[in-house]
Amino acid sequence: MSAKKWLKELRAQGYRLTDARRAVVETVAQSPRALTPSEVYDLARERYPTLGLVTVYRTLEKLEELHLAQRVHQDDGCNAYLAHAEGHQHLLICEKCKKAVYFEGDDLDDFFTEVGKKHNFAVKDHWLQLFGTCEDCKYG
Amino acid sequence: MSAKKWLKELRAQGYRLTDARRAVVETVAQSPRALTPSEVYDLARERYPTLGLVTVYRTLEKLEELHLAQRVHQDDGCNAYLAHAEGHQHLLICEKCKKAVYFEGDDLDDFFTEVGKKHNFAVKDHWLQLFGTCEDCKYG
DNA sequence: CTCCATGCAAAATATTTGCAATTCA
DNA sequence: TGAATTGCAAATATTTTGCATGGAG
Repeated sequence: MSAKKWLKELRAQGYRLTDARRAVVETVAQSPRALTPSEVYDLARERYPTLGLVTVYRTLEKLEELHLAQRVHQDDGCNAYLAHAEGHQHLLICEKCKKAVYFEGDDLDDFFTEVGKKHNFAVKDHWLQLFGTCEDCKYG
Repeated sequence: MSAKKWLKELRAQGYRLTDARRAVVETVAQSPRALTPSEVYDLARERYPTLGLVTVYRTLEKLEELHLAQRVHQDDGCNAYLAHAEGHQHLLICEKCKKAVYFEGDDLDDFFTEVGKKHNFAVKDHWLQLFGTCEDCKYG
């Protein structure tokens, strides 16, 4: 139930809990895949029909600020938001159903630092995503 | 001089060589960092002042199709184009001057396949970028 | 009751398309 | 010459901002 945790966190940061925010938060928290603002709008309106698209944008912005959600970049677009994982994790995304799964990659840090050294770069951050087909989409 | 190679490749694919295309191609081929359509427009107009922004969009689209250039996704935007490297390489980008450098990462493929197996994914592709500070930007 | 938050409308951006004029091969 | 290309203008699409109303605390 990360939705409740998110709402608590929003409250802790001094933000008010409104039906509009609850609808957006629950929609993103429960989705197995990254959603665009427009998709969040459509889904969240099933919970709260008078929701405005502007509020979706503003709420997603706050969720990103608080590191509860993160933007996911894919070939088909860079505006989708996904629930964030604990710690520094990386994404594995199904190209068919878009389902996203996190995985650990601690082992990689040393390698990245080493690559940086070779090119006289001080590596501070990295960005890694794997794409493939998940079990459910293997056939069909 | 990849600009000449690119122009030859465009010609080989049946596209005509025009001053507008030459200006765009040379601009992107010579840039040490990824450029947005709007940046390409500004820079390429120094070579060919009557160039239109639409032509920039259309030419970049073709360069991407032919795998001569690739889109680069960064936190501050996802519409920048960079000369593509030979084979499958990854990017190391300076957060200050945005300079981009390619590096090999063949060693990673097995690791990625392994990660996929753990989650019942058939990994087909990956996407990796490192961010840091380059030698020139280390101070200041 | 006091602000914060909302959602509409409008503005600002970014990208794509229709089309007549131009130009490469 | 004939078809591909260009660049303008206009159409779309996306995201942000101004503001009066409404609702959380």
